[in-house]
Parts: sequence; structure tokens; C-alpha cells
Amino acid sequence: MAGVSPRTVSNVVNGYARVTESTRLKVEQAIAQLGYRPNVLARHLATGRSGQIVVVVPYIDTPYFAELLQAIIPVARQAGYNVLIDQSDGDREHEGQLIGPHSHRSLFDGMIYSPLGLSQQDLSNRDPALPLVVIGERTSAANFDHVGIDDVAASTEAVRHLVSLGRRRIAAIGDQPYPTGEAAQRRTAGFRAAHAEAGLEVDESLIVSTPRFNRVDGAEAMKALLELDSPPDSVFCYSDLVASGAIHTALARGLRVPEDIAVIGYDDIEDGRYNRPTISTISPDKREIARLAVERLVMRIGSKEPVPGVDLKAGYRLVARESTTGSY
Amino acid sequence: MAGVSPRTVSNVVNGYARVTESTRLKVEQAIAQLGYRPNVLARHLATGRSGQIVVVVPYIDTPYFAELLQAIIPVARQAGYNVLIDQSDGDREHEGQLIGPHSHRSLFDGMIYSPLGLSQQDLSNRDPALPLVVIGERTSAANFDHVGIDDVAASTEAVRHLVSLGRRRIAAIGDQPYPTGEAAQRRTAGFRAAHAEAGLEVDESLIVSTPRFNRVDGAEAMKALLELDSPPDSVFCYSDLVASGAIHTALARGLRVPEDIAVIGYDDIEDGRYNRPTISTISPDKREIARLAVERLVMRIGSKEPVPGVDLKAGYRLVARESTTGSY
DNA sequence: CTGAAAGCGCTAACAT
DNA sequence: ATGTTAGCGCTTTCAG
Repeated sequence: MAGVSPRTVSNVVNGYARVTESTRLKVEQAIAQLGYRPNVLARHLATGRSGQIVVVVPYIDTPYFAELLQAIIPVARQAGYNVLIDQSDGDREHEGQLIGPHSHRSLFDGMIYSPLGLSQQDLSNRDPALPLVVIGERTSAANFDHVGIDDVAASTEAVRHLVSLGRRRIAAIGDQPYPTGEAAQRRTAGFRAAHAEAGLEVDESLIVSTPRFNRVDGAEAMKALLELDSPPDSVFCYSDLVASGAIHTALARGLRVPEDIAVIGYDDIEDGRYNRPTISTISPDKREIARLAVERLVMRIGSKEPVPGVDLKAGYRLVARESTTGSY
Repeated sequence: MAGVSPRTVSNVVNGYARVTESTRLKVEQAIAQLGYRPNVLARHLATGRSGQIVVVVPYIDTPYFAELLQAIIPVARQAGYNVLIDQSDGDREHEGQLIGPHSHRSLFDGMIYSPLGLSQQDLSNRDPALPLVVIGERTSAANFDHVGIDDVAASTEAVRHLVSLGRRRIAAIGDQPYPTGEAAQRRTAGFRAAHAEAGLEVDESLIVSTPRFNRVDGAEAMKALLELDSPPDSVFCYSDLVASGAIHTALARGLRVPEDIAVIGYDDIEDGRYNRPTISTISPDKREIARLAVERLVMRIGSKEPVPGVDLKAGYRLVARESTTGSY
């Protein structure tokens, strides 16, 4: 209809080569008139790419991951990719299967992965043909990238905030002193750094470990802390969910938050803004994380040569809300 | 390698026509030896199907939907379909766009849809070429199916349970007396039915509406109920999240659950099993819902002629936990 | 800058 | 029951 060859149409549609303004116009008009839509399936076959990326998170319904997912989807769509969502359940075997050799086979072109059960070791042994970007936990390695915020610095800032409010007996809920708990350990490192900075001693009995980062864990950890002979005057929780549980316990015990005990969380999930009191938190820039991860993954997918793994840091900020400052 | 034609290989791979045992063996051996894997992309192009279905839920991170999603994914995968997840945010416009004409265009073969903002009207006006199964809200229509549980019966049973425990002033939290609140209204209908059955009057002031079915809504509704001159002795909440919020408020007011006020929810989300007290609830058979929805959708996708819309009912059961019985 | 034509790897009507 | 073969609709090498 435009009087040109498929080649030219393809060029116009994909914005490839330089096409004369006049022919481009002709083609675009024909496209509009015909209501033509490229057949995605055919394109996939021709290019050998599925146009899909999969993002694997431990749990879909954990607010932090759900929000991250919601940030990733539009960015990926923008870049021409569809997003497949997979839940690993923090199951080591399942996670291993996902990144194992040929797990994909034309189902997806790359993976954004938030590991829980897998060690750095596992991650490095994976199918090197699978473009991979890891989010949150772990650090990068030779053949994949990592996107996250500076956990140590962010945690230091969170604790520094408590110190600045005059708190001195500061507890930490969420440490995970084992190989797969790297992210938690970085937060503990920040916790210690802030103490050092302020010339405070760390009372080791105030650092409590939890298997996961959810409400129940927070509630029980807080209970333990409140039963100490000398309970803390403030708590740094490694997730907002933990903070929510911890606050719940404190209130149930008749304590006032933040007057009797200040609580700060991590993640800035929406729930925290509606909690009573609203929860102070470290707010990672989820959009930036999403953007960096997708950009990097798309680059990897497009690259012919192997790409060296890099560590990308997104921004974050401290958001002071009622659970520490008490004011509105 | 097996000395047969592509046609035969295709037959074996897809289990199509009758293939001689001997040739099938030869082919299977060759497949194993070569490590052959069918190219999904090519198959898609040849069949004109993408092998993907999309499931649209209002909010990914609402536990009920997240659990439903987790039930659907394996079933769909089993049936050879990949699952795309989309969140509508309960946004009417967005939802309309999703089911509008040509919204899909080879991106997916069918849709499982849990509407929130769309009316029955919108749903019927959609692109009739898109195979559709609706979950939860609404009822079926000429050109799509509906899968759900019998909300009226289930709600009746929930309230009957309260009655059987000797409760007489029973409240309901979650009514939505407007066009898009059909599911809520069915629960209210069950609430009334149980009253009629027991010869109890319905006190209209005990039926409180909420915009959504979440914790905050439940907490605030409960607050209103407790401020009545003659507060209820039990509450039927239209979701477990609502129940969780309601219980929270009750406990914060120093009431005992269930002694002072019994609470029953709906959905049987995992959180309810860990709540303190654990939450009694109506437990829809999510696996059956998933199975029915996928089966029906696959059938629709495969069918050449238009399929009449049907209403499929999945099972459910009453699960009595601490929030009503108090026992463990 | 544009055209011609060869696939991408599979399925399925048609033939035997 | 199995072989032949023509596409599916696009991308892309090679010419011009």
C-alpha cells in the first residue's frame, strides 16, 4: 500500500536505519490506515528473542517485593519487555532450578532475581548464557550485576537518627548471622558503625536475629526485648513489616511509641504510611532500582560479548514519621 | 536421526495422532540423545497462539489475590500456559483498557480477571474475541464465565456459626451498597439469611460499609461499632484483612476476643493462621477455583465456536479458629 | 536508502 | 500411520 518493500516497513516500524522523511510518512500513513500491528510472535521467532524477562522474588505478597514488582513492570514494558513473575518461596532448590542451565529455553531473555536461599556460590555456578541482574541481597560477581542501595550507609543513617533523638539503648531486630543473610549483616554493620560514630557501646543482647523479615518475627523479637532487665529505648528494624510487628507488641504492652520506645523500619512500604503510628523508615528509591535493573539487563541481553558484573547503587532517604518523632 | 519426517516428530512431541510404538521409541531416543527441545517461539508463530494467559487482579500484594495467583500459576503451567500478572489498581479506566478490543494482539491467548472497578455492563461490552473467565466478583454473562464460591451460602454459614455460639447481636463489616459491590452484597444477603433462619432481627446499624476490604477499613469500622450504645457481641467481616483490623481495634480497647466479641473473617489467608488470636474464616477452595478457571479458559481458547458463559462454583468450608471458639 | 529473498523452527492440510 | 510441503509474519544479509 505504501509502495515499498517489507524491508523499508521494518525499518520504519523499528526506527532502524535512516529512512527518507517522505517514505517514512507514506509508510506511517499506510500503517495508520490499515490499523497494522506487528505480530509479536513472528518477530520473536525471527529475532530469536521472546521479549520477556522474568523477575523472581521470594514472596509475591510481601509488600516490599510487590511494590518493587510494580516499579519494574512499567519500566520493562517501556523497554519493550513483558514481565513474567515467579515466586521462589525462598526455596533453595527451586531457586537453583530457575537459574540452572537451559531453564529458560526461549521462554525469557533475561532474569531479575532477588535471591533468598541461594548462596553466592550457587549464583556463580549458574547458566552463564542467562543474562542476570540480582537485586537486594548479595553482591555482584563476574557474570552478573547487582542493584541495591548502600545498606551499610542507610542503616548507619537510620541509627544515627535514633541517636539524634537522644536514644541511647538502641536495639536491632533482624540480624541473620549465616551465609544467606548478607543483607541483614550489612544492616547490622551499619548499626555498629552508628554506635561507633556516636561513641556508644553496642550491647550485644540488644541485637536479635529473626528467620525472616515479617510481622510475626518483629512481634516476637520485641517481646523478647521488652522482657530484658534493661529494655531498649528504641529499635532499628530491618524491615517495615518487622517494625509493624514490633510496634504492635509494644502498644499491646501499654508502651507509647515513640515516647517510651522509638521504632524505625526499612523499605518504606505503603502500609507503613497508614500504620498507627506511621512508621519512620529508610526509603530505597524503588523506581531507580527498577530502572537500573531493567536498563542493565536489557543491555546484557543485547550485548554479544560477555559483560563484566558491576554493582549499581540506587538512592535512598531517611523518612522520619511518627514512630520516631511523634509529630505529624 | 530417527529416520522419520518432521510430521511424525511433531506427532510424537505433541502426543497427537496415533504413532506406532516402535517409531515413537525411535523418535524419543533421538530426542533424548540430541537433547532436543522444541522452540516455543516457533511453535507460537505456527499455531498463532502465544501460550500465555494474563491474570488481572486489583492488587498483587493483597494476600488473597497473591494466594490465588500462586494457585493459578502451577495449574496454568501444567496446561502449557505461562502466566502474565497484571495489576489493575481497581482503576476503572485501566481495567477497561485491558479488556478493550485488540488490547492483547498476540500477547496473550486469554484472560482470568478479578474485576473491581468495572460494572457488569463494561464487562459485556468487551472485545468478544478475548477468551475470558471472571473470578470472584460479578456473575457470568453471555460471553464469559464466572468462577467463585457460593457467597450467599458461605456467608450464611459464617453467621450461623456465630449464632450457634450463642451470639445474638451480630455485626457485619464490609457491605458495599453500590453497583460494583456485588460480592459484598451477596455476603450481606447471607448475613440476613442467617438471621432469618435463626429468627433474629437484623439491626441495620450493625451493618457497616467499607470502601475496601483491608485492615484499616476493618479497624475503623470496629471503632464505630464499639462506640454504639449497644455494641455487638460478634462480627462477620467480609475479608480476613478486615477481621484482622477489627480484632486489632477490639484488643486495643481492652476487649477480649472471642470472649467479649467474636470475629469471623472470609478468605482464609495465611496471615489469619498466624494472627493472635487465629482468625476463624470461610475458606474458599483456592485450588479448585484456580483449576476451574484455568480449565475453562483453556477450553475457551481451544474452541472454535463461541462458548456460552457459565457459572462455576468451587467448594468452601468454615474453619473455626480462636477468634470465635477461643480454643486452640 | 531501499529491494529481493532467505530463513527463524514449527504445525497442519493434503497426500499416500 | 507417516511423508511432503506450504506457510505463520517478521527480520536481516546481500545487492543495488
